Amino acid sequence: MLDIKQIRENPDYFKKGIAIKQADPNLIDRILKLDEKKRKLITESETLQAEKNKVSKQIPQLQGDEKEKVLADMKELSDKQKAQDEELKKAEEAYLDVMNQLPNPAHESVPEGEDDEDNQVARTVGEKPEFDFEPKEHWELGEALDIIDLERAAKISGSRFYYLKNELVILEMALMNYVMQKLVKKGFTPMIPPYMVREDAMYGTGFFPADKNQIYTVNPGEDDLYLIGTSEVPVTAYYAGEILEEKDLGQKFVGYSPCFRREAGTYGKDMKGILRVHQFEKVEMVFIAHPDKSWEAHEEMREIEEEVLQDLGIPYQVVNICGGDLGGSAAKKYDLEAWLPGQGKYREMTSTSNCTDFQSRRLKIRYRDADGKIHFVHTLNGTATSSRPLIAIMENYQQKDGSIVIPEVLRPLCGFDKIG
RNA sequence: GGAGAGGUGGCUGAGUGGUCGAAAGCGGCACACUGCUAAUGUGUUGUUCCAUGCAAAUGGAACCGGAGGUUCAAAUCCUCUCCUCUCCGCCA
Repeated sequence: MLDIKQIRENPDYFKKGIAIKQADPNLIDRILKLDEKKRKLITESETLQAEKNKVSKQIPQLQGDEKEKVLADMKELSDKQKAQDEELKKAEEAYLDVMNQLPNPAHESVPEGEDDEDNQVARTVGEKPEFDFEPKEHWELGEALDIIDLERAAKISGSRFYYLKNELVILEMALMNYVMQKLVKKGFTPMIPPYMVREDAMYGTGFFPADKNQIYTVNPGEDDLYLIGTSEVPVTAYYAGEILEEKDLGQKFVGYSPCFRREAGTYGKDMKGILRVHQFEKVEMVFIAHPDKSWEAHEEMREIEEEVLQDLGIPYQVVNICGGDLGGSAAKKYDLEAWLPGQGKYREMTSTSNCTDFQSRRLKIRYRDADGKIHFVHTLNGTATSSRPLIAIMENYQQKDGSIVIPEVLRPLCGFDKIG
């Protein structure tokens, strides 16, 4: 949700900002027109209401014919207002419909571009491992070591599901635990949030209506809950509808949850292995930031993500996501892509977005400043780790004999230093 | 799953159709006073939207969980819905 007042004052800024996101800049003109119409109708309706309220106050004192006459007049006014309010309601719906289509304008440092082809590699960190053998892809390693079973998962649940087995289960838990501990030491508040949420939370974080087809619905028509695709949703929505004190800003949360994604429309893409799946685990960071500090907070979050990959000894590159690949909520996003020797490509492991006040407007998360004025907070989110880095570990730490060495930092938590 | 009770301002809690944005208390803020770090007194204290204004501000509308409805008029009546609590049942 954008601020209509700011759009009124500075339409060109918004046109430019959403154009970078590949959205139609004419939407700005349309919203301004709808806004004007809506305001005109509001004024008319409220003038009528004010008149009614005035007369209403006198009614208890009136009697007899005089009262009858006034009541009849009022009835007429009410009918007139009802007709007018119909129109107002329609205008409001049309307004909201366009408003919901407007994405958060991109930050000026976001590269222009249409899709992931145009993303910019900011820098590359770490040495790619050298092998004196042909490195395998993670599913080959996983099946051979009996730590991933895709066939039986397909039998039980369909494609894009998996069984993790044996040491890989322990390794995943160790990874999650390692990262969680690290963030708690950095002052994050750990959370295990609800894995199912209401529509409001999905709308508020910007997943609805834009990405509705990516979300699983639980018992439609009965429970109408939605399985979270990321704990960003329940953790960011934590303070929905609340007004915080300025001193409460700067809070850092780290949520742990499984994530559920339909992956509709991705048939044929990454069909093998566990890179793109319907269900995975994730440790997610969420910042509730002061508007003046969200950009430095965004860099901080990126640094933490880098630190995690560095701890694990995984070579990666930092990617500045271009406008067209940004999604509705984010004003800017970095992806961290790990080098996967088996695939011979960098692939997305983690990601961090500054959503500025786009989500907080929808969720109504505000704060009161020293002067008692109320403002919207900024929200940011970022992956601390997920199941994906397991793939990077497997492929980067594979040995000639098909075994996998465990990154040093995870050994104490695993209780073994090698798989196979 | 069955049976009840309830959702009111930052909090506690009154209020069953018009003078209720809403008593009272607590808290917060401001001022006053007191030789002490707190007590007392007085005042003040919500949010959203619209209009005018550079602004301070002024005027108007809305908000008593949410959405509809009845009515000239709704915190108060009706319907639906969400949430919380208690008891029973079931259960990791």
